[in-house]
Amino acid sequence: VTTIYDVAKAAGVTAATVSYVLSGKRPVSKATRERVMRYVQELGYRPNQIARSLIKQRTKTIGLVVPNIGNPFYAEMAEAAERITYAAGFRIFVTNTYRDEHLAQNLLDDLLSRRVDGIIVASEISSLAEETIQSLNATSTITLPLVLCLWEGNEPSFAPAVRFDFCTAGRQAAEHLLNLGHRRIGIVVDAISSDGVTLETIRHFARLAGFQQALIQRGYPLDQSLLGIGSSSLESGKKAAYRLLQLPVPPTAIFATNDLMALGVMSAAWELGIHVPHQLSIVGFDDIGLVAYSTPPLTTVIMRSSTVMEQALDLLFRMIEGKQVASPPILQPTLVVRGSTAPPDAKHSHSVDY
Amino acid sequence: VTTIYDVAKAAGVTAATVSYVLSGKRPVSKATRERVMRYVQELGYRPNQIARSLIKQRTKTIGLVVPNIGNPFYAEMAEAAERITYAAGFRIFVTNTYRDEHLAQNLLDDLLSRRVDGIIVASEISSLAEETIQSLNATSTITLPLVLCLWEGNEPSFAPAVRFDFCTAGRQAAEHLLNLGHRRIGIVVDAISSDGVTLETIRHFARLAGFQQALIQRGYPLDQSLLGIGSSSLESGKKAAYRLLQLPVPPTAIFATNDLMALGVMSAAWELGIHVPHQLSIVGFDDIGLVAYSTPPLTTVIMRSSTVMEQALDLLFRMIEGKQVASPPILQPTLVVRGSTAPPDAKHSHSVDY
DNA sequence: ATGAAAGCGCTAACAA
DNA sequence: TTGTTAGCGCTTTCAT
Repeated sequence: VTTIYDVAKAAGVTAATVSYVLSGKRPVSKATRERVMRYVQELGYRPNQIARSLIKQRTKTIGLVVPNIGNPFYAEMAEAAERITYAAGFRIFVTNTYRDEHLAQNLLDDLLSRRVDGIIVASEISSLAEETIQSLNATSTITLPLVLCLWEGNEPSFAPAVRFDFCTAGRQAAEHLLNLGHRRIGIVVDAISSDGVTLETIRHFARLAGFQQALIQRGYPLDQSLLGIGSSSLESGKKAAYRLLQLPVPPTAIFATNDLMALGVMSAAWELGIHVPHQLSIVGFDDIGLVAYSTPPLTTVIMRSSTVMEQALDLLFRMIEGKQVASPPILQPTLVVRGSTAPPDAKHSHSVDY
Repeated sequence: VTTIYDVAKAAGVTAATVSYVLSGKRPVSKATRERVMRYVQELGYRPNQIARSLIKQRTKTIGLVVPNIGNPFYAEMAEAAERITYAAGFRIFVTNTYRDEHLAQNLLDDLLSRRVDGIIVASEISSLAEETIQSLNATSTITLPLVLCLWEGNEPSFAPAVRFDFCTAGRQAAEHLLNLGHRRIGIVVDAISSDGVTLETIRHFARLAGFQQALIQRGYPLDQSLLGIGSSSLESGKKAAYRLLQLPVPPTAIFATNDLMALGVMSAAWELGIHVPHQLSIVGFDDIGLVAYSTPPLTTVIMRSSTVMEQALDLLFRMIEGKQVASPPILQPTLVVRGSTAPPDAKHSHSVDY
């Protein structure tokens, strides 16, 4: 492979001159510049970013840690990250934790070893423990720019975060359903395991909390048998819905805490011959691109991945420049009503009165 | 940040010794090893992969070039790539070309600059011209390991390829529909522009060719008005379907050359009140994870992203090791029949006789 | 079993 | 306007 020395020798100058021609960081005579450029072309010289990174202590690389890029929501985030940083010459390492704490730790270590300029962690709490993240900067004096996205816990103290008002989101979902007249409303929420359903194992607990608050406020507290547990996948949502829909008195509406699970619920309803939205209303969460095209189109709570990523990168770049940053205002949800929700149909509903 | 020298000094040895302790490439006395390891821990030393890459001429990084990771098929490929290479310590740069030749060129240049150990290009022909790719190795003596995936054109001469029998796939889709009794079958195919529909502008032309062959063979050649043009997106499939379904004599079945467009077709049918599969059968292509959960579940042609990626990486790693490789046998499609296809329903069909 | 030293390809003071 | 030189942090051959 051609190095800067090959070009320098060919052009009869030193490596420094070639470097300066390429960077423009000091004036070079037109003649030399043209001669150098000619050989750059001719020899097909491509600056070695690795060498450049070593000396500059900058890699123009950032790490993006997500649970699973197979989930379209995270794919959209990754896509946005790429697109937004492209102009600035950055490249992204996308890593999947598969919600495995140990794997996440290794991934993070590797990213540090590769000297990424910064890291964006988009992950629910418990899918990446606070300690894991804090350990990053434990021993180093200089802390690596790090921003958290969509953290479900309390405001983290160790890094700025792009927060989203999950609680209000859950509330909006519930209120929409309540306003339509639903009284028996189920939920499929993401949790670590479906057995011990303690509060700590629930990953989307803020969504659940908001949802429950709204129900309680209106006097229809969540029937515990209507609490379904999933793991963010389509299949898990479907499975949870199967149980709920086969209950003696099934719900007339279900809120799934992400769109993939909502799609799973829709699939279960379809298989069971339950009409959506007439016999069952479904509300999702995320608004991934495809759910506007499902049949029927999904009513869901919008959390724009591109907005989240824009803010995250904005914070990260500022940190990379050495500036002090604070978490921006918490992002608010917007409910988009599409075709998967409707008033409960007395004619079809299993639940006549209670 | 801690360097190898910091550790060496603390442990009272030289950098070389620390290096050997870490790599195990030469025996180190137990005492020194333990002392070194203690300081590695204590100082939180993380080897600088950049420096290591520079000297080793290996970055443990590979580039994956796809049209758009927003398409779940490519997201699945990226996920597979990550997962498969993780154990070997590789990290992936995923880049989106958005089917822009110029952008692709820049991306490829950047990957080369970053000295990736190899590149996998997953892209239809015309979304990345042969010349662009060939230019990669034009000037260098040593050629960068490169493998092509899902190339739609002729067997490429300049790089090994993981090929897929798109033609048979198109044929299978058509035959399935024909066997069900459909005679008026439409297709939504990906092309560069919907205006000048010449053969060269069709990106999924092998799928179209196989499809047409089957129709001709059975004596029902494709009615040109039933050829819809899309651009692989949901919206494009929907738009194309709208036209087809509002034709005076609409098709009773549509084959979309990717799942996203098929979902778009399904959405169009739903909006137009056309029942799937009774009034319209739909066949997709790819079998992305979600289409098994659409309502109804989509009949589609399986092209397993993980298999493609496994083969691609297998080739790539062999090339990285300096071995000579040949393209593996072409991958065969499998049609999976789900709920979106059924015999044409005379009762509901618009097309009674012709 | 360990150390010394060269060098991967580049950039950026410092000289001239 | 251009050249010289000293590293960035690591690995590895050659000594000891």
